Amino acid sequence: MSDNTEFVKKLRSVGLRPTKQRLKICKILFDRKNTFHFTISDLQKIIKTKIEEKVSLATIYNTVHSFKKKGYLKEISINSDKSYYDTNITNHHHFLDEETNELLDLDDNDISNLKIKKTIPGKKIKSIEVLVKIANNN
Amino acid sequence: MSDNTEFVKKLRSVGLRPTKQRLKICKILFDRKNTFHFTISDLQKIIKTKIEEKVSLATIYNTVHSFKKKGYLKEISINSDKSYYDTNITNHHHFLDEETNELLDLDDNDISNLKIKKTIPGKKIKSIEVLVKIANNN
DNA sequence: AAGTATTTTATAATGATTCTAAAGTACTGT
DNA sequence: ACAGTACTTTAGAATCATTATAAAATACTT
Ligand SMILES: [Mn+2]
Ligand SMILES: [Mn+2]
Ligand SMILES: [Zn+2]
Ligand SMILES: [Zn+2]
Repeated sequence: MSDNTEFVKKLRSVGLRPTKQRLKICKILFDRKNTFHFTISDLQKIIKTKIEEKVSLATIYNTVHSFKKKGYLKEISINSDKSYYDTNITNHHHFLDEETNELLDLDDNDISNLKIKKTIPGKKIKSIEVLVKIANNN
Repeated sequence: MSDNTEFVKKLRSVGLRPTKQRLKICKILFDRKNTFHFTISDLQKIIKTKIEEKVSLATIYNTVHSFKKKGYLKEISINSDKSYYDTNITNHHHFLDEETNELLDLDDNDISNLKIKKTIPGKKIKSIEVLVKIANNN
């Protein structure tokens, strides 16, 4: 309840009502130090496990979509099976562990300075992101 | 029929029978100068339009999967809605046009030399790929 | 507290992909 | 060429993630 005010403000600032479902999800997603990469079913499992009450699957989808639309979440495409979301909404790079399918953020200075030398007339660059796939040695 | 021998050989070399459906799809996918990026429904439309006979959807899926498994196609994740495939099976970079959703290959020398400075114990790098999103000016 | 707008929910619908099992085709040995 | 076997194609059903629907519940305003 103490922390909630922060999320209530966050939600209000973009015109979303602070319902108990949205606050619950806020706490799961944003009350942490590190970036959180998740799928809808990851989130559903966490809610089912770590939280007392239930939230319908439709609401999980709706809420994640609202957060994405408002810019609180970013969608990541690493797999066409299901959507991945990221609480780090900046443009950034990733390690993708092929064994576990887990994502890990890379800092800009984990990667050498990146320059795109090719241009397309009439088009401009919106983002540049690197995906580094990793797997167990040998 | 003249060119077919090439595809017949290609298929035989990995233990696939050269059926008329597979040869048809080979011609669409591999009888071209530039990289081809496509979805199953793209391919289906081309078969329906440019080719006389029909190929069932199941066979299109089966064939694309066989080709992927044999290393003749590469799957690209740019969108979780559907799978994209690429006839360029090397590790390479892409422009993604956000307006048209089209992919364009980037040559290694279209991009400054890329170095990953971070390492994960017990893990090694399998691939490094850059996705550059582009959109219309202004 | 009443009225209105928004949200949640269960459930149905959709769309991509995979599965099934029967009919068709390709290959092998003769 | 023929018969036998293995592989492939196919239509249709099944699955699974996601989206749509519309009624019940909740939040907000006055
Ligand atoms: Mn996949
Ligand atoms: Mn998408
Ligand atoms: Zn991230
Ligand atoms: Zn490509």
